[in-house]
Amino acid sequence: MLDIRLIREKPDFVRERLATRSGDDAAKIEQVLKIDAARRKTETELQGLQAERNRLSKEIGAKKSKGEETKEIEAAVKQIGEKIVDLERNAAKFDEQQRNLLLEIPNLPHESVPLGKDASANKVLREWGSMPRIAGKALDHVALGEKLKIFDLERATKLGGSGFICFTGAGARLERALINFMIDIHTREHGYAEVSPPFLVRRDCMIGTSQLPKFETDMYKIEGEELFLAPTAEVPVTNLYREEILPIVDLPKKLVAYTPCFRREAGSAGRETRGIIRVHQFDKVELVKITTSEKSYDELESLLADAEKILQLLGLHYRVIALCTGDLGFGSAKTYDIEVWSPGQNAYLEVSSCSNFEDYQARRMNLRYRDADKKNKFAHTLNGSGLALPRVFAALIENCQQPDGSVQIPEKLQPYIGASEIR
RNA sequence: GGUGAGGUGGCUGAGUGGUCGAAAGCAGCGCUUUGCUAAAGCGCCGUACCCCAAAAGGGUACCGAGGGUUCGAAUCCCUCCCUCACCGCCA
Repeated sequence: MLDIRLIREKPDFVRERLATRSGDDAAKIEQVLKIDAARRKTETELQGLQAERNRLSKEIGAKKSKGEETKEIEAAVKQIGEKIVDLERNAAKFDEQQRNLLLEIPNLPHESVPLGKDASANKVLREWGSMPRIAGKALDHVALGEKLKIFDLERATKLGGSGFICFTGAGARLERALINFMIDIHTREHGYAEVSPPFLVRRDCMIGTSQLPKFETDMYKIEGEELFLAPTAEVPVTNLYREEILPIVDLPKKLVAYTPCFRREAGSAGRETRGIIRVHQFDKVELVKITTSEKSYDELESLLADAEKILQLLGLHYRVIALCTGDLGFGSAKTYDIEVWSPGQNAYLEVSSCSNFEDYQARRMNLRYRDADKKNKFAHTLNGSGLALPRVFAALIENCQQPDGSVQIPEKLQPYIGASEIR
């Protein structure tokens, strides 16, 4: 959520920044300003009357204690009270309108984000490693999976319908190995603290990290419970500190969590849906940081590096993309994607998205820290996938396939599997 | 699922209709005294919002949330949320 004061004081700047995104959110600024003005006018008037009522009520108390007559004043206060009720209703209405509108306005892109309307303007920042040489025609992960019986897409549909995976045998083991490997690296070498949060969260949490109110149809909801299945660990993990004021010495907070992620993927039928690339439930290891405004962009770089490290250790060729303004997620001020090479698709495949939300989420969550001057400030929140499992799985088996159809396990992963290959 | 207790400032905790934004203690900050440490004394010490060009200052709201009663609610009533304890059931 943007700061209403920023909008009030620098409306042109806010409009200009919003206009660099796709969509016409700049138009909403006018509306917010109008409501804000009306709200403040109403509040001022209301507070004047409340002050009057407080004064008179005290007088009544004083007179009563002296045994004096108070009927007249009481009647006057009653009248004021009626006006107050009206104004309170108006003030509350404006307040709600303002909040709802603010919740629908996306974050401002950071100045370092490349300008552009859509993904075609994204910038490739760097590449790591090189494309693997695969003898013969590279099989894609679906073909490999069938051949090695490491997942079973057909039977999985008996359980949840299309869009669900069932890993089997060595595949299930490989998936679990990847989770453990990632968490171990992030906790032992990158200094993250592991958490294992609930996967179901309340509406407030979904609002806090910007999934709601705009994207309700993308989420799974438990009927009659006001609980949602988390679409990413970002939701439970970031919301852990909702409504708190953290001492600055605790920052940056670095958290890593493994969770399954649940996404309806409504409207994505036919898009990149082959195999295990886009599914309704998938496992992910997520990195979350809570930090200060001064350090958040440095922290974003190191979070990205932490996520990249996993692919480096697995020896997988990848590239880092800086998303342009038009391709940024709703709450993000800046986002890097990591895309790993998929020989089977002959294309790069997104496995991680690392974002700085600045104070956008913190305002929604009322998450603050107390700085050295004892001022409470909104924290900056960051998160990134440290990595999405099915896609890493798919890329890994494609990159490591051998001429005889087996898959060579990267050395670092072998201890987690207890084997050097899957065949 | 049952029964009971309870949610007040950074913490502990008093407060059952009026001068209570809230006693007291602890922690914190400043000053004084003191050879150091320690101790003592005095003062300050919540958040958000509104008015004001700004500062100074003033005002309003907030005692889990929402609603009600009342001239006036931390205090009375209703609903909800949450926490804790014990019992039952259970992975």
